[in-house]
Amino acid sequence: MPAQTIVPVEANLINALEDRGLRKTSARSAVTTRIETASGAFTAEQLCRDLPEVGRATVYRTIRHLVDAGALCKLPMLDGAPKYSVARNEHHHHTICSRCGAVEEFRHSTVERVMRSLEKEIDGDIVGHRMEIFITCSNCLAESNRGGSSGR
Amino acid sequence: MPAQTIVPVEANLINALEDRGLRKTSARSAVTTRIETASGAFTAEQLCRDLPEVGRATVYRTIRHLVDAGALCKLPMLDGAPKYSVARNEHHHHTICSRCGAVEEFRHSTVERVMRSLEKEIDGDIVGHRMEIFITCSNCLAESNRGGSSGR
DNA sequence: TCCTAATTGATATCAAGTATCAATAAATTG
DNA sequence: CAATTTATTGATACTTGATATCAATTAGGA
Ligand SMILES: [Zn+2]
Ligand SMILES: [Zn+2]
Ligand SMILES: [Zn+2]
Ligand SMILES: [Zn+2]
Repeated sequence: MPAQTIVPVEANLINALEDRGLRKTSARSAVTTRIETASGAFTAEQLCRDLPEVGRATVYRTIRHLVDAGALCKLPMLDGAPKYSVARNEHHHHTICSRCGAVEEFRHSTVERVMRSLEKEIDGDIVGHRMEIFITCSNCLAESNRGGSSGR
Repeated sequence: MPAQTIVPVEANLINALEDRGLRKTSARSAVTTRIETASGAFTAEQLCRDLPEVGRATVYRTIRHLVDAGALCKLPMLDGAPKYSVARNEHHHHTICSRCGAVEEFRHSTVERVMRSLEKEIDGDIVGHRMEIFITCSNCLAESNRGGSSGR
């Protein structure tokens, strides 16, 4: 067997697009494999920089399609451009590291149970919810313990 | 007694600025009283339109000061400009009507308790959280029950 | 292969928000 | 109160993030 090939963790983003009746093109494949290969959340501009061979408009359009398909989460940030993160589970929330920006998905049944219990107390019909937990991730904690004074 | 005067519900936004060592100016008073008088959440651009006598830069600066002072909440929206809402309680969350955009503040002790319990399960240190519940508010429900087919 | 509709991407444009900086207005001092 | 000092203002230019346009290209089916 030859040297092992790097296999993307998820090879379904392009499928998510095809499932919506969109054509499989080289530009779209470039965008989706880049998202799948690179780790973690990203901004649209980062993706454009990483893929200079794909036009900005196409990058933005592809991101929009993926969000519409539910394959990407759009995370509006308190300031700056929104981040996008691959959606691995149907319904979930996110942890965001305030130090380095790392985004992780999480699910917790208690949270969902509490949400359902809120229906009685809230005026109107609940149609959805969103939640983010801001953390200092373990990487960043380790970093500062090693005497790193700078935030990066 | 003459015809009753309209009294703003909260007259403390300008104080929040003065407490931070900022001067009380007519431009800032115009901004804060407009926020206090008008009801509900708003965008920076809306405020600019409502106060043509105040420069855009000043409107944006004043909003930023108020957010820094904790007197306004900044709510990043999934798309479009963020909304701002007067902060009545120290820590709280928001309900947002997906139909009309109305924003309400809410607090629920169970939610906070669950948050604390999550500390054990999440990798890293929790430094904060944010949560929004998307609703169809009772106004909008009533509206559609009265046979209003249009969303507005 | 040929045809047609979808896609692309350079460019222009838009929208939200910030930086600049001379003119103005608050507070402070005498 | 007048003079002085310092913060504030706002017109303007600019930045950033994102979308609209549209001729040229490409995917996918007949
Ligand atoms: Zn981190
Ligand atoms: Zn949930
Ligand atoms: Zn409503
Ligand atoms: Zn909370």
